[in-house]
Amino acid sequence: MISTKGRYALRVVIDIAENENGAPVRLSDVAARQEISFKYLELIIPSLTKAGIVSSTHGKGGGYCLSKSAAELTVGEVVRSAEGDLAPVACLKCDAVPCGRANICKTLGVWQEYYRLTNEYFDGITIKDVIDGNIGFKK
Amino acid sequence: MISTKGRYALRVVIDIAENENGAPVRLSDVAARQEISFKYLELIIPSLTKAGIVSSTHGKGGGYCLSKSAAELTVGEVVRSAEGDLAPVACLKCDAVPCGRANICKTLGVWQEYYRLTNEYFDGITIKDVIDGNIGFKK
DNA sequence: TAAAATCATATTAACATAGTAGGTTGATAG
DNA sequence: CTATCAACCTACTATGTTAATATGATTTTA
Repeated sequence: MISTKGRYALRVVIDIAENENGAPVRLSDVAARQEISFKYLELIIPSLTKAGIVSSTHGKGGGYCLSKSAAELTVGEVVRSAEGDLAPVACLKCDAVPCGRANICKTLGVWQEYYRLTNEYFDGITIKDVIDGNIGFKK
Repeated sequence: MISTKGRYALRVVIDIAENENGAPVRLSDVAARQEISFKYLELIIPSLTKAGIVSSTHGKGGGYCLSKSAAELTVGEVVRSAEGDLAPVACLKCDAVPCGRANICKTLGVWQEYYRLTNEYFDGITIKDVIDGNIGFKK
């Protein structure tokens, strides 16, 4: 399941996209608008900065801007940066211990294909799509 | 993420499908073949029985049988019976507290569509498909 | 130089996961 | 009828994760 980290990260990015007009967006404003604890967002946003999704400026008048345009940034990039990866099962996580039964496991393919489908889905949606409400339509 | 409960449930069902030849399959044998703690499987299997996926016979010579044929039983049914539901986010779980922001939440549609896609994927695979290795092909 | 903002670290309550353990009930074979 | 076998039920527990909260340090700019 996708935790609040990933869900909040997506809401933060959308909020920044909708509220930056050349000027950086203050995180305290995002927190107020999204009704999320400011202190908790401070703990989530570093993953977005490290992934190069947002850029920050310090000091008075500072805040966060998107590094890419909303049309170029995908939901997949945002959620993965917060969640690490979108692996549906423990054995597919990037830091998983290798499973001794992998070569005989009949179910592995089921999870791998679901993993592929998951990434494909989230990488196929841009932040602009979300803002415009263009979800669930075939391209 | 899908927990061991759902993953083990799927392996149990596949094991029963592969090893029943008219006669019921003992859970202790499933546990040995699958290298899963017998006691833990005893705790997982009631969800499969309650969902009508397997039927049990007591006493000597007893064990578990599939209620449907492997070709009629889907991965979705099995995994959902163990996991409750396959909701990707907390706000879509069947027992979730209603979210006050649902009507203004731009991200809700993203999760709803992913949820739909998830059920569609797992309901599109039968246990026979898994046994035969028919995963990831378009119908 | 003081204010505004990001960045860093530590702590914590609540909950979920992944098991373990022990006993009970029901069916069957000898 | 009784020993055995197998499913069934209930309780417990260690470990880890989640979702925060709290406090303070650092950086930059007006």
